[in-house]
Amino acid sequence: MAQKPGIPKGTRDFSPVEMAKRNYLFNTIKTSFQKFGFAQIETPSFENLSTLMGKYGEEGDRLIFKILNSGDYLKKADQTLLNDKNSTKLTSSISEKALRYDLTVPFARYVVQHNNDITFPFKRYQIQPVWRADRPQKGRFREFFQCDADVVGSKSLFQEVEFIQLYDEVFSNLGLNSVAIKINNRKILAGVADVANIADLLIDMTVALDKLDKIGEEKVKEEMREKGISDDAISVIQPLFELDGTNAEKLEKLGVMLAPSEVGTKGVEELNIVIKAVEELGLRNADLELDVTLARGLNYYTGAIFEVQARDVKMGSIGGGGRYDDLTGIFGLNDMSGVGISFGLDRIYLVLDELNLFPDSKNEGVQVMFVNFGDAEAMYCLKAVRTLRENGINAELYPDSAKMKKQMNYANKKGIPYVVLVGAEEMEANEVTVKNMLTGDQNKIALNDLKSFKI
RNA sequence: GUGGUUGUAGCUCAGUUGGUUAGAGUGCCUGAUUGUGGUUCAGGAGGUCGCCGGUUCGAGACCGGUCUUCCACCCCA
Repeated sequence: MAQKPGIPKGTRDFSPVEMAKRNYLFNTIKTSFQKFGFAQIETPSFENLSTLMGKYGEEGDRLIFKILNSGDYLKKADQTLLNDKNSTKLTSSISEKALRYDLTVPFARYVVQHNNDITFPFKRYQIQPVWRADRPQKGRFREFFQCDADVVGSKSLFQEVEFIQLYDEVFSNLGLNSVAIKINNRKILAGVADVANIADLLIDMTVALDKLDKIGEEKVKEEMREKGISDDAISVIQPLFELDGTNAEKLEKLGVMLAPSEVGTKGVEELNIVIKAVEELGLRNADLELDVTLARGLNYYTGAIFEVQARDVKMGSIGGGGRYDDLTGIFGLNDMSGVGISFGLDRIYLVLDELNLFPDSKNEGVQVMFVNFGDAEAMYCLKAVRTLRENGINAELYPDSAKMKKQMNYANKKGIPYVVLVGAEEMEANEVTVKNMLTGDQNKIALNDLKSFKI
């Protein structure tokens, strides 16, 4: 019995129409990456499990797709762990490879491994699929593409400024004019924890704080209390809930609040430099918003944190990034600061689709189709097809001498704008009949004139 | 990983308290029209009702499991 075909949960096939749109997206982003001086690299789709584990937190470890060892993996497994049925501990015993979870950690691995061949600061971009064993939702897949641009080997805050401009450039070029680039700094969050005397609860505090616009002030405080943050500490944090005004005004208030904290003050300084520079240089469309509740992002961020949100569309973030001072440190290369951003290609696709922002892709498909009346006519047509192709026009001959209606229907469905008809009459006169499928008009053109035929 | 939701023709969806042979629109194929598509008309094909099991004289409908879809958590692009 034939088995019903299907693909795993959270994965997708891409049709020709979808690929045309996806390629448009890829190309727009690539063009901007190159314009900003980034060079492309690729890394394997799977890495050593040890390279990935422990880099994304406990939750991340769980979401990594592990690859079973080849051969009789159970025989080689640790018998004690096997008997205990402890999946977490057993994993390293039966799996030593895993699909990549993002592009940043493989990049860090790449930098350390090719350290001697790289000229720093190293600016690379990478567009490849990543995999997460997550439960799918809208705009959330188990296989999806990330488009990353990162710089390593420079601590300059001008890099942050450039990345904000890069975001603005890409989204403007895509016609997505209503985006918010949210920015925060890990040092500010550390400073807040510092002045509230809860440095050990920094992560719990930021996770709760991050939910502010979703669940509201009271519920955030509730969660903080549950995590063991005292009411005293919460009252110190209180000003964060009331932070409003322009970016500059927010920074001023933060400066006062965090004055007792060295790291907090540094965070305010850094944000000040970046925001001022961006404001002086100006952005085409995007808005830069200081958002102190922005806490997400991976465990390895140490400075700036970015997140991009599309307004007018209900969708998770369409981009994110930040600075990580010590990412290569875990692979043995210290003092190598990096900063980077990521574009969520699949989500941007959904947003553009919803807002109808994809341009018509007329010139990608076949522009001229030749109707096939038989072998003799077909040979005559193939010569004309070659002439048109040399002329830079996408042309094809219908392969079979099927019924006229079928051939015309094919051209119509594929949205081919011109159909050429060649029968005995045209062959005799060294002509072709060109029909405009939109208007229905048709006229005869000399074979020789196809060299200069214009769509 | 937790809780909920969805699945009927290629697609979008009807289908009454469980009752004979499961419908519509659209798309597809054929013809009207043997060198003219998109409009019109006539005809035709297409379904293990997601899958497995159970209850029942009888299940598309009820129950359990499983897969899938979407949603809320968690987390994230």
